[in-house]
Amino acid sequence: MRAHGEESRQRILDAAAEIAGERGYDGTSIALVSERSGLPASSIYWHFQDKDRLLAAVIERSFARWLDGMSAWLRPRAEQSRLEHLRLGLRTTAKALLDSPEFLRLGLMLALERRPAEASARTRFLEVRARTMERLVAAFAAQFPELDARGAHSLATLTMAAADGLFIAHELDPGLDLGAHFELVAAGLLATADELARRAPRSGPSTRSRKGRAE
Amino acid sequence: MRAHGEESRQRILDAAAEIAGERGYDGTSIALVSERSGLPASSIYWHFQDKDRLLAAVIERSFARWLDGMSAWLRPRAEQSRLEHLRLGLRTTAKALLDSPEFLRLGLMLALERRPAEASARTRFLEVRARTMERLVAAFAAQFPELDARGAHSLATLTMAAADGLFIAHELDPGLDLGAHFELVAAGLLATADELARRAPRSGPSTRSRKGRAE
DNA sequence: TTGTTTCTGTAGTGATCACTACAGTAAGCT
DNA sequence: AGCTTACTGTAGTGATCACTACAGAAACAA
Repeated sequence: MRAHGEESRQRILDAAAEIAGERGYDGTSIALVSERSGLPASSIYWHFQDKDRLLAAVIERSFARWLDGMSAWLRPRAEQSRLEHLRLGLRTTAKALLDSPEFLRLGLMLALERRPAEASARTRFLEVRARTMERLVAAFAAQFPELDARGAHSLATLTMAAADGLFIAHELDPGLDLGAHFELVAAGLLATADELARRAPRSGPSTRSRKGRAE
Repeated sequence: MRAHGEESRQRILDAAAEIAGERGYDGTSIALVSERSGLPASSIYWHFQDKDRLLAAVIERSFARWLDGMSAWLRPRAEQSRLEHLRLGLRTTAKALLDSPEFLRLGLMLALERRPAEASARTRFLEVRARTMERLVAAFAAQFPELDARGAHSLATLTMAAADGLFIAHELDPGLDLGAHFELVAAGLLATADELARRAPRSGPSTRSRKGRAE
């Protein structure tokens, strides 16, 4: 039996993603991946150079799927109100997190680790996360023109933190209504945007005050 | 040299906390703990039954220290306004997280794992987390009497999610101003509390409407 | 002095780790 | 048919894993 190439690769990635999502980087052993994928270790090493790059590939694929789930939001429609757009984005995020939780679960586990020799899987996650952050900042800057760059960045940081935090809460208590809580976050973020605008209004640089480190 | 008992125990815990915070559960090897603490493996096993309970003890001690850092908030003063109390709580949390980050870092790493055989260290973290959550719900219920039980719970969930999320953000970017962002969270939470109160007002049970599962 | 308790140091145990050497097999190409 | 490419299967490698057996050393008690 030949030409199982791509199929085998996917089965290895499936098994690795499943195990890494359960047990983290160190907990993912080649023997386990081999057992759960039904393929010998030699096949794994034929497809991937080493364990590190196998996990980097897992991150890569999970992120692609996650991005796919987010695509609904990435083309904003002009007729939406600011709140509607924000709520849609958070709802989409919630759904994407529910559909493919391995991405963020593994990613956060990698992110929290600080081993001396950086794993390339971790680096890869940090890269895609940074790219997502950039998009988010841009989206906020477009939707809230009254905010300065720092404000947009703060808002994006809070949004991401809320997503991470609620994801964890949902992992620990799967009964948590993720959608409802993301909805609440939307309300909170809008209020926070107001607060930020009040502090450092863009129109009228004269009003820039308190701890407003110019930049 | 004898009677190094307690001191040795602490040194082992120090080393284990440091390593576990860097590398997670599986990444923490007895050999490494032995090396970094300067004590042989036999001493570690004299003080702790096995690796699992060593890490449970690490969680225990880190939590105690963290709680210690939070003690400033746990006795609320009557004369504070609601916003002041909330901001103080979040500020205290930020400080506690900066002072002893190993607790939450290791805790979150353990929490995200879902190995078949539950580690007692993880279980211990989930316990103290649940207890903290209860306190938080009680605090919100007291400070926001207009909220029902579900509302207080939601608010506590959002607060914890924000703390977790901002902690992660700060781990990934130590330059992040944790205090300022917790400040923003306070504003957002107040607005969210208003939103929750508007949805399910307590005074006047007749107004209880939309998805208001009574309880 | 003799014992007892408390810890440490040495030297292992078998299991599992990531990874590899290499022969074997199936398909496509010519 | 013969050659090449693309995998798979077997059987290992040395290193490291959690953990232990056990003797010895340092303090206290009698």
